[in-house]
Amino acid sequence: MKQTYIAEIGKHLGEEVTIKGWLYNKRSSGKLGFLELRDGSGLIQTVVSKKDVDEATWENAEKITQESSLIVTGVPREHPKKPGVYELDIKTLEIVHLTHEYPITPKEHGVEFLMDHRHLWLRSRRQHAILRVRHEIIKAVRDFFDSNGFTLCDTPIFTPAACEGTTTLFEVDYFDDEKAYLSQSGQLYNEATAAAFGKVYCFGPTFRAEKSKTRRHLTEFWMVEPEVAYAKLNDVMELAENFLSFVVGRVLENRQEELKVLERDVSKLANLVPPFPRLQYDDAVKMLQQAHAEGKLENRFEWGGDLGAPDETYISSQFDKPVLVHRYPAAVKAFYMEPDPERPDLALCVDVLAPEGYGEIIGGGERSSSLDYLLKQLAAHELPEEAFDWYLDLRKYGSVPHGGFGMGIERCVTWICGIEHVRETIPFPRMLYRLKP
RNA sequence: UCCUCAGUAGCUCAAUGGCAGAGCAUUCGGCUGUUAACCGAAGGGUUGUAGGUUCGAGUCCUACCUGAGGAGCCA
Repeated sequence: MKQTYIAEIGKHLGEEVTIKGWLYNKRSSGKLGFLELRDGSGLIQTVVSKKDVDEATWENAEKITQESSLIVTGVPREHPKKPGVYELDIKTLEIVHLTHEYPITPKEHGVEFLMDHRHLWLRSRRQHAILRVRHEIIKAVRDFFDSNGFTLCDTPIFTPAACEGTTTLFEVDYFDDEKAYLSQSGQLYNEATAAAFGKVYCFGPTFRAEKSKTRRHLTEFWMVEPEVAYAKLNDVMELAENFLSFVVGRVLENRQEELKVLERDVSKLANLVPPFPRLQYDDAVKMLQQAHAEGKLENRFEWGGDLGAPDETYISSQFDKPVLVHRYPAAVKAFYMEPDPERPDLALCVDVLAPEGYGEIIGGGERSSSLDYLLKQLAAHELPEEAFDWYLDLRKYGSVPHGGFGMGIERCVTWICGIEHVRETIPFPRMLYRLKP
């Protein structure tokens, strides 16, 4: 018989349908059993009554265990006590595979145990909800750029050298004696494709070999990076605002159910319409120093440094929308950042800090279009000029102002879902000291 | 790399230096509207590893291993 998905069950009330899935949980009461089924599209409670089914079905219902796979036929209807909730009366129940001692029980588990069983943990309601929100976000990201004149131009994962030279790279053997590095950003290549296509984005996995061990870090994560020819810093900031607003709006539109499972306070995501608050680095420093004076921050922040995690948390907690912090000291930013013509010690860059203390989810800015300046910067950062010859070509042949940003998908999912840790926002997280499963 | 915390049954956790226990899961029994269902019973242990203190160590000390949270760095 044709399979009906639980998500579509409301269209089949009163008809006999077949559900193919797994047993999520079971409660029984003598001659009456309540089997909670999942099929990937959703969850539904089914009811099996001894007097209404054949002997084989009743025996199967009695012996079936958590996460056994099964096929049931029955008739869906509304729950007697919960309007709008569906339930299904079982007619037949066939066990496809009987599970023994499923490790993840309906009680609490620790992080280590769950991470070791990530391949099974994905079946639980909460993980299901998070990954569906992730899917919605990724779809929204693509739809946003695709419908705004951007061309997808994915950038290589094997790269010959560091994009920025600051962070640690994963090194792999290429052929013969050559070394390759896993990409930590597609940005430099984006600048080349932007000069060919005008508005481009790349979206793929990114690798950082930093020994970071916090709730915000993965060694392998997904990053979307738009790049726009002729864009100035202000254009980049407007793009980031419109982009984030669109993505959050999509999730609110299509994933209310999942946000409810996650107990997300959706009022904090509502009305995230541009413009977002903007804060120049100089003013951010004043805000942090004031907070320190009032005893709200432990360390006094000095002008010149990059914002630390507690600093970002404080700043973002002062606003109910994402906040754009721009014009950091050039010294703490990447070599390719365009200096502010009015204050050459500042870079025309922007970081977007998500609200509620989630911290940096976007980093970007305007790239330098000057060959002379970039040559000086490469020397100052002790980067090998020959590795960047093709990049410097972009400044020799029709150089234009341009800019863009990168957004870490998992950090964005963490924020929108309102959860604690990035490890739950990707099916199989790769972290410091964790490569399995 | 540094700082802090934690390792006891398959899982989550108790146990004043003095008999190693509970809930969930598993097996068996009961229950016709359950919602992490409930009630009764059974099986289940080299207390992370190695050493030390003590009449006696899950508990105290030392080292190591593993994990978690955080810092730095970053999206």
